[in-house]
Parts: sequence; structure tokens; C-alpha cells
Amino acid sequence: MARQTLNVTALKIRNTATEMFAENGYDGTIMDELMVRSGVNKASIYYHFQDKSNLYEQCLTHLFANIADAVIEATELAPTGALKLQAFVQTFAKLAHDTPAMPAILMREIASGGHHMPVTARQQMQRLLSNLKMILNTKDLDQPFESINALTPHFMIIGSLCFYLTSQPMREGIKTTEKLDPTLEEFTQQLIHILQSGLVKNNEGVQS
Amino acid sequence: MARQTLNVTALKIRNTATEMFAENGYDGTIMDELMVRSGVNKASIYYHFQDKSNLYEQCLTHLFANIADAVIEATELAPTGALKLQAFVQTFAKLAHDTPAMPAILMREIASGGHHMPVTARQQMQRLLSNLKMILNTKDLDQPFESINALTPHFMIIGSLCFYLTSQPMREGIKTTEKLDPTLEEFTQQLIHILQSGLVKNNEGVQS
Amino acid sequence: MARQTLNVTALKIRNTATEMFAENGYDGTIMDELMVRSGVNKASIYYHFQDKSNLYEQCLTHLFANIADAVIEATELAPTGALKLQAFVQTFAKLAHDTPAMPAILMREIASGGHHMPVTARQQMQRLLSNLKMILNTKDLDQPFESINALTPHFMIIGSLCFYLTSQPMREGIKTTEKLDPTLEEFTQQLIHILQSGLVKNNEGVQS
Amino acid sequence: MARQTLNVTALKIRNTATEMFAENGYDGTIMDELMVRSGVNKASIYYHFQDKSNLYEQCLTHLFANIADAVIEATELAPTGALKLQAFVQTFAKLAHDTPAMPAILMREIASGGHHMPVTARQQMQRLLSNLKMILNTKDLDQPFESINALTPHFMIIGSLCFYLTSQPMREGIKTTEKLDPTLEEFTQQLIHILQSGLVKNNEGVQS
DNA sequence: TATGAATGAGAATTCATTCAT
DNA sequence: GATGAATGAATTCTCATTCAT
Repeated sequence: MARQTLNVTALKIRNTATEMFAENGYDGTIMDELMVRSGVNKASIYYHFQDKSNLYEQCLTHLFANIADAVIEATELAPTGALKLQAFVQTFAKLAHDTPAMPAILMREIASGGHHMPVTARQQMQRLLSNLKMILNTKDLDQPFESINALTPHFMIIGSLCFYLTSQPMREGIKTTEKLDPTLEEFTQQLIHILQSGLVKNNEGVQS
Repeated sequence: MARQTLNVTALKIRNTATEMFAENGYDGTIMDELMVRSGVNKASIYYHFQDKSNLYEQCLTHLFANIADAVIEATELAPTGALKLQAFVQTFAKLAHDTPAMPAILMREIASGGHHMPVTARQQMQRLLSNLKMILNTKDLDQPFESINALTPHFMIIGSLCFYLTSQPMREGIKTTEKLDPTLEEFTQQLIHILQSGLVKNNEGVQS
Repeated sequence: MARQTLNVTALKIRNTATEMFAENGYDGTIMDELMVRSGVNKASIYYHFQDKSNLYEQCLTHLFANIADAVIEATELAPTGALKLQAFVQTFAKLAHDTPAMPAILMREIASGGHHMPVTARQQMQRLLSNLKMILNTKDLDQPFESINALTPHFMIIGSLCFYLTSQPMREGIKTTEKLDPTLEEFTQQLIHILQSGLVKNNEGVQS
Repeated sequence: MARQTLNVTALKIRNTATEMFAENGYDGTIMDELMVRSGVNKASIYYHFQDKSNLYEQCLTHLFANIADAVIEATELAPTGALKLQAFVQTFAKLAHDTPAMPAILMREIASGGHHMPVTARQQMQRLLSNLKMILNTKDLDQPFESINALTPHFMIIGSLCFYLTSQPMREGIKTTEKLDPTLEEFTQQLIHILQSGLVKNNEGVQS
């Protein structure tokens, strides 16, 4: 668990690289550009990170390091199942918003079969799913969730938030005068609302 | 709208290229490999598609060509709002499943800001969103949806389905003995169920 | 056995590369220089030879291709053991002289443990040794060779000729006015003479 | 002639470097690896040896330092020409065997024209040759050598021994069950025997 | 149209060497 | 003397694209 401490140069490299990998993907990220953008000599990059693929791995590992911890911690603090669900969504939303590289890289990685994802990163996503499972199994009197496979709400949360956040710059390009897109807060509220409605037992919702 | 008819060679190229773009992204797709995998001489590829970026555009254009049409058509056939919503989800799910390159490329494109998406492809997604908006505004007596920004359910549908479908190979790698992952049908059913519950007016769902 | 026919470009590359490998060794040979000296575009080199190490292998394979055949053929034409030995030395001397890259590369390769020698090249040397063994076992009435391990004369021939030929430029740098170095013919004659004297049975030579 | 005394670190560096130069040649030897294999910090290597080419020179100078002295001394102790020749071969064989880097580097250097050999190292080889010349001119009554250019026997000795010794690891890879390769002692005996037979005046050997 | 060969502009990586401490 | 970090100049190799037939 001992996180190795990187010196200033290595940190600058990793941060810039993470941004670039998010923007352009692995193959679209050019080491020369990384050198320019990070202001670090190219040989130094190799000194600290051996090669591009290792650098990528380090970036992902760090990027996904604390996600599950943060989300799980937040859900544990919430008293009821409904509030746990809410905490789950809100915490993930906040993390994804504060670290926009994360949803972008996650989407690319999932799209390519996760072949380049370090195990640690994959485990984080697994732990998130397990956590959601547990929440949905909460037998609270007031918020007994439907017996549903957790994967569905899991992807509804992760998927919709990733799409919402990463598509933001794209949507801003097409500024329509009419009803504006929801803010992240609004989006999150609506997401939570729909999920809670749909996941509550004895829900009077429509049967398809 | 006149769809140019491609000959056998061009078709082989475009199909293989689409697969490869989905697997490896634009930058990760190498023309030499395309030549090998498609069994078509490299110079021929250039003869038929000018250059890589044009080939990419052609692939995307074709990939996203009928999506909105198909979904809209299906929703129009459904009599009630709830069934329209259901048709929306099921049609998109079917299309994405039958053309697995589509969700993969969509995710990559969104993640990178959609810079390389041809306008036509973007329009398809716009039309899908508009269609969903319309559905949610349906003033049916029996299925009056909440006044909610359509973007949220839109991304819940598209996002969760894309994540579910593209992550399938990855999840199969981590075969857990316990409760299996839902099939696409199950996933779709649950997705629809949650959405309908959450989007129905006067829903007694929990307030956050 | 089918020798692939290289086109003009590939031949130019291989010939120049062989020269350069002989002069500077594997690591001392720079692909950019090869491109300049051969007048061939760098990418073409890679097109024809994949990478440096494969190019090296091709050079060696070709360089050592016919050596054993030529030597063996020459020895077979000679009627007596003594003349076979003479043919062995003279043919190898001629080959090494006409293809100066061969002794140079052979020396480097042996010095580094032959790790980079393609099997075919090694086999040629093996065949040469076997051939010499056979010659030394000749039971001619007039030239019955001593029962001696063939490796010794083998290396006396190969080793001395390689040293003589590759050191020629070096020795010419130190032009001494006194007795000139022997020509290749003289060197070969003396080599043959010493060997024959030393290898003849019932030789009245000095016991050590 | 004052040999500077190296401290432990410098010795470790030079010994490791000599090994590596023998194994991989000048260009194939990488300073980073030297640092790892010698366990000495890279900057320290430069502190002690200025740069790679100087380090190489130091290695060669030391490697070839006492060769001629040792051989000459041994030959001077031998009373007759035949025994001097024997001493020459045996001493060189012992030196080359005890310092396997020497024959390897010698072969590489000769193969590349000796461009990187420090003068002192070249002089050693010159002195060896001169010494052999002198031996062959010995006018002993009992061992009058043929008037032959000394270069031939010189290279027969140096060349065959270098080839024999450096090819040992390679030959061991091809363990044949039949007649084993001669040991160094056997090889040396046979070498001496052939040379003496071939170099004795009035030798009744075969005329070619 | 089809194809083997050619090519220039990159892009990843290496390596000897130096610097600051 | 020793050491981790930094650096510039190579060096190997790749890749989209074009050419000649």
C-alpha cells in the first residue's frame, strides 16, 4: 500500500501525461509533445518511467487509486440505503468532475476491452460494483431496494456520468438557445431520483 | 442521402477498418494491419478511400447512418409514452449489440471531445436526444413523464448500454461463480423498468 | 535450398551492410549510415529486412552460404591427402581474400561466443571441420597423416588466415623497410608446408 | 612504466569493463550496464575514467601490458630454439587462458583494423612477433629452423589459440558424443608439434 | 483496378555524459 | 569520492502515403 513518492519532475510528467492520455488516448499521445507540455527533458521521462506503456500504467494506477475508497467511505457514512445510493452517485460524480481524465480514460479503456488497464485499476471498478451490490441489498425498513442485478444501476451511474462529463465540451460547442443542459448537480439529482424511484420495493411504477 | 454503393473490395476494407477503429481507436489503427486483415493491397485502400481520415469518416458515417431512423421509427410505432421509451431502449440496444463497433467508437469519440466525428454522425445522436425529449413530453393520460431534462435519461440509456456491451469481453475474463451477469435482455428490461419507475409523474419515490 | 532472389535494392542494402558489419561490428553499424552508403531510403531497408538484427542474419547467412561447398568440392577433386589439405587451405584462403567481410565477421562472432550467428552459418564451419577430419584420416600410402585431433590444424588454418587477412590494413600502416610481409600466396604456401610436415606420419620431427 | 595503482572502485570498474568489452565489443558495451554489473555509480565511472574511450584504452593497456614481457622472459629461459618455440606457445596459451578477455578483444581489434588499439597494446604484439623472428633465426646446431617469414608461424600460434579459446563456449554448446575436443594442453602440444616439424631445417616433409 | 516497392516525416527509445548535492 | 537526476544528440524503427507498372 506504500505509495511511492515521486519527485517534482516525475509528478509533472505524470500529471501532464494523464491529461494527454485522456485527451488523445494512448496511441494519440506523443512523447515529444509530453516533453514540451511538461517542460521535462525527454530522456528524463524515460529515466523516471522506463517507457510509454509503463508511464501509461502508472498514470492509470494513480488515477484509479482512491476512487473505490472514497466512494465506499462516503456510502458507509450514510445511514440509510437510499442515502448510501445517493452518496455513491454524488461521490463518484465529484471525483469524475474533479479529475476529468478519469472518465475519459475509463471510457477508452472499456471500449478497447480493458486490455491495457492495470489490475489495480480494474479492481477499483470491481470494488465499486461490489459496494453497490451491498447497498442494494440493504434491508432497511424504509428503503428496501428491489432485487435487481447491481450491474444495471452500476452502469447507469458510471455510464451516464462518464458520458455527461466527457461530452460537456462537445455539447458546449453546440450552444442551443433553448433549454440549457443540466448542470452536474442537476444531472446528479435527476440520476439519483430516477434510480431511487426505480429501485424502491413496492414501487408503484409501470410494468413494461 | 444517396448512399453510394461500394464494391466488394471497398466493403471489405470498410468493414475491417470499422472493426479495427473500434478495437484500437483512430491512432491505434495501422494501415498496414488493415491491409493484412482485410486482405486488400494497401494502394487499393488508398485508391478507394483517399486517406486514413477519410476512411474513418466513411466508417463512422455508415456506422451511425440509420441509428436515429431506426430508433425513431420504432418509437413512432409504439402507442404510449411508456412503450415508446421501451422501444427506444430496445432498439438502441439491438443496434448496439448487432454492431458492436458502434458503442465502442461512440465512447472513444465522446471521450475525445468528438473532434473526429463527422457531422452526420453527430446529428444522429442529436436526433436521438430530440426524440427522447419528445417521448418524455408525451402527455398521455396513463404515462405522464416527469418534467425532467431529457439529457439525463438519454445518457442513462446510451451510457449504460455502451458500458454494458463494450465491457462484456472484459467481464467474461473475470468469471465469478456467483450470480452471473445479466444477459442483454435482462439488462435492458431492468434499465427500462428503472427508467419508467423514475420517470412517471406523481411517482411516490423517495425525495433525496 | 531455394535461395530467394533479392531485387536490386535489397542486394545493394545487403552488400553495403555486410561491408559495414565487417568494418564496425553489429553495434558499430548505424542504420542511417547504411542508408547513406547504400543510397537506399531507410524505410526501404526496413521494408526488405524487417529490422537490424534480421538484416545481420541475412548478411551472415549469405556470407557463409557456399564456403563449405566450395572447399569440400575443391578437396574432393584433389587425388591425394596432401593435395586435399593443400586444396583446403588454398580454397579457404581464396574465399576469405575475395570476401574480406567473411574473416572479419567470423572473428567478431567467435569472439562473442557466436550468439548471433545463424545456424546455417555455424553449420558451414562445422562442415569445414568435418571435411578436414576426413582428409586427415586419408589412408594414402604416400601421405598418411598423423592421428591428431582435427581441431588443431583446423584452427591453425582458419585462425592464421583470418588473422593474416584482417590484419593486412593494420600492418600496412606500419610499413617497415626491412623484410616485407609475405603475400597471401607466400603465406598460404608456408602454412601448407608447415602443416604437411607436421601432419605426416613417421615424421622425423623433433619431440618436445 | 610506472603503473598507476587503482583503488578498489576503479579496479572493479576496469575488471568489469574488460569483461564486457570482450563479450560485446566497444560499441556493444553500455555504460549503464557497466554501472549495474560493477555495482559502481555511473558518475563514479566517469570520475575515475573520464570517458568510455579512455576507459577502453585503460582496459586494453592493462590487458596487453605484460604479455610480451612474459613470453619473452619464458623464451629466454629456454636453452634451445625448439624449446624457445615451445615456451612461446605455452606462455601465450597460458596468458590467453587465464585472461580470456585478451584473445577476444584481440580478435575484435584485429578484425576492425586495430583502430582503437592503444599504441602500447600494438607494441606488445609487435614485440611478440620480433621475438618469434629471433627464435626462428636461432642457429642452434640441433634445431635449425627453416628460413621462413615469422608472420606465418606467428599467426598460426596466435590465431589458432585465440580461435580455440574463444570458441570454447560455442563448441560446448554442440556437445558431440564422439571424439571430444582436445583440452588446451593437448591443443598446445599438437600445435607445438606441428610447428616444430614444419619449421625444422632439412625436414623431409612433403613438397607441395 | 491491383500490386510490390519506395519514401519522408515522424515517433519511441537509447546512450554517453554532466550536474548538483 | 559518491550519487540520483538531468540532458542533448543520436539511433532504431514506424507509418501514412505515393509511385511505377
